[in-house]
Amino acid sequence: MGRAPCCDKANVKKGPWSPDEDAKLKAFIDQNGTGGNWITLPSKAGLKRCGKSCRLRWINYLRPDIKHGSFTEDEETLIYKLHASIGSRWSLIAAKLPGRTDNDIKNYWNTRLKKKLGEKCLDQASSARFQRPSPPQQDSFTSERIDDVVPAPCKAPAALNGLTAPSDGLLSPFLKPSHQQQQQQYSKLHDRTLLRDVAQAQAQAQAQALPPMTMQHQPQPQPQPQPQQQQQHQHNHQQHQHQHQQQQQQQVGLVKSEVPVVAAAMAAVGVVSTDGGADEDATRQLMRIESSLRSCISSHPSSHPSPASSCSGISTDRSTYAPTGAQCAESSYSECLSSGGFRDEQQQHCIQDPEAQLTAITSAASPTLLGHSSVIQADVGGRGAEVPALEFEPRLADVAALDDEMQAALFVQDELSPAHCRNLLGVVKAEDCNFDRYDWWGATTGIVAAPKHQPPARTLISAAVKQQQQQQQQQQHHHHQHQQQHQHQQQQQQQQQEQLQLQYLQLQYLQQHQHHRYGEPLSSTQLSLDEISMQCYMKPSSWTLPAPSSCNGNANLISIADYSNQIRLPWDSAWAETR
DNA sequence: AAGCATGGCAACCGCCGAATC
DNA sequence: CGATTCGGCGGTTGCCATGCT
Repeated sequence: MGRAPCCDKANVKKGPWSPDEDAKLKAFIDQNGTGGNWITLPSKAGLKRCGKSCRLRWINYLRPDIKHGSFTEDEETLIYKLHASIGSRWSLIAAKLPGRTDNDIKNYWNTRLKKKLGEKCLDQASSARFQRPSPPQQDSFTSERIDDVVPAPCKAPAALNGLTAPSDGLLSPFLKPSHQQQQQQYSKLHDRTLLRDVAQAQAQAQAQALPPMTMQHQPQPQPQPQPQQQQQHQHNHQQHQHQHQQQQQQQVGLVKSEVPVVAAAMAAVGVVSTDGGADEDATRQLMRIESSLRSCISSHPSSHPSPASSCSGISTDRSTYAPTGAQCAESSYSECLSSGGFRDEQQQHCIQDPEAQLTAITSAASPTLLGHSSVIQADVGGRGAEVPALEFEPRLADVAALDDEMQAALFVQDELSPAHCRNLLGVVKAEDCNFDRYDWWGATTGIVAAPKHQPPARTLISAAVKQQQQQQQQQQHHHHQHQQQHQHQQQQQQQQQEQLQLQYLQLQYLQQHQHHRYGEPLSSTQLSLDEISMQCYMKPSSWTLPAPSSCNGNANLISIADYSNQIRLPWDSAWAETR
């Protein structure tokens, strides 16, 4: 059933507006206002135009507060940041640029900024490739890596820690499919050969080193022309892997899709423990850390939190401030991930290797896929539904770059992640979910079909805890000779748990001081922007920049808006000062 | 000077969600 | 509760100006 036309197309004028028409429209609106009805406005104003056309003309051109003329540098920068964070949501971006319309910004982006950004990306890719980066400074907010601030379109796919990104890699779920095309275009600016070589090399090494039974998620390298025998061998190998993946899932009750979720999360957040070192293959490492994360969640915090700065290893900036989560009411993946930023030696090596760093930079395009163990209410297709949610979130730095209103829009409009949808499949129809927004998911992971009935997150977690215990036993057996490293891993797990305890206390604090809407339906009209703006974040303990205003009177917390003000783009003049 | 390519921008189109009937 | 209406949004198109050959 098609929608009825808003006007008689045969009797309306199209094309450019004449000065006379402009005058009529302006005079009418000045005198009567829009009356809340654009459809009837043209006839009342004596115009032979479609109501939508009148609205567009008024909003984009005739409105008195429209700012004409070229964009300032500040406006450009703001557009870059916002576009990096939320993609081409021009109306939201326009709301942050007084006097500018979404159409203006959209045109400006398409005609100028996109190209400009492409050049910058190219410069960054070149410099990252040919300049050996300085060693990372520990626990310094000002030492955040470039991938924390480079706008998302700059970031292209890559391989990190053995996670190969098929074709153009992980794309932000907050970008619609057409943005994938955009990002694909951007990615062409990078040295694709290098990225592909690295990915293939890692994938090959991974495939050779990995015992089949440990396989849960085995990203496949891009198919290359090869002799038939090799193809057959690879095919058999893939089948073998697939069978064992299924066995593994049945054994522990895990959902297959969760593995790449956690893997991507770790790749993006930099949560990698040190156990195993360089000898440990990437997938095994990811699985182990996934288990430790789950264990971290299952061991609910109770007392004696340690300061966030007590993270050992090379802490990322993300480890020193942590979102309490707008939608999570209790300990969750996100808290665990964001509180335990570690890099192992392999990761450190990646940072110090120019080529690998380029890989790392581009890989950061992948979203941080964080799971909430909480149960929230979602408004799906007009029907309320309880969601045992494993939920997607944007990269923390991306969220931090947003102000309250932007965040609200982000959380609301993207509330239905594929994981949500998967969880909801037994409740609502799949077509009610915005799968199309997440095409990258299937393209990236190869996982399209989802189990109709997925166990709740808590079940998954408890199953994962068992798996983690089994893996720990295996690790103790296999890595007995590396006992020292194992002890180090335990220390890290303990520290992660301590971090979680801190998070829990922070959350308790926020729950006491803020009004949360848990249990209420989330919809674009019901979520209060004020509530999002109330969110407080843990201020980086090592923050050396001038302290912004405290949040809720707590000097250790910082509002998201304050944090956003500190975000620097690599080409900002202030960027160099912070390095 | 003519033809072509490119850039910039206004306007249109189609879809979606919310409101209303 | 389904159908319809309407506002809003993002993507795309088409026109015009400018620059290049």
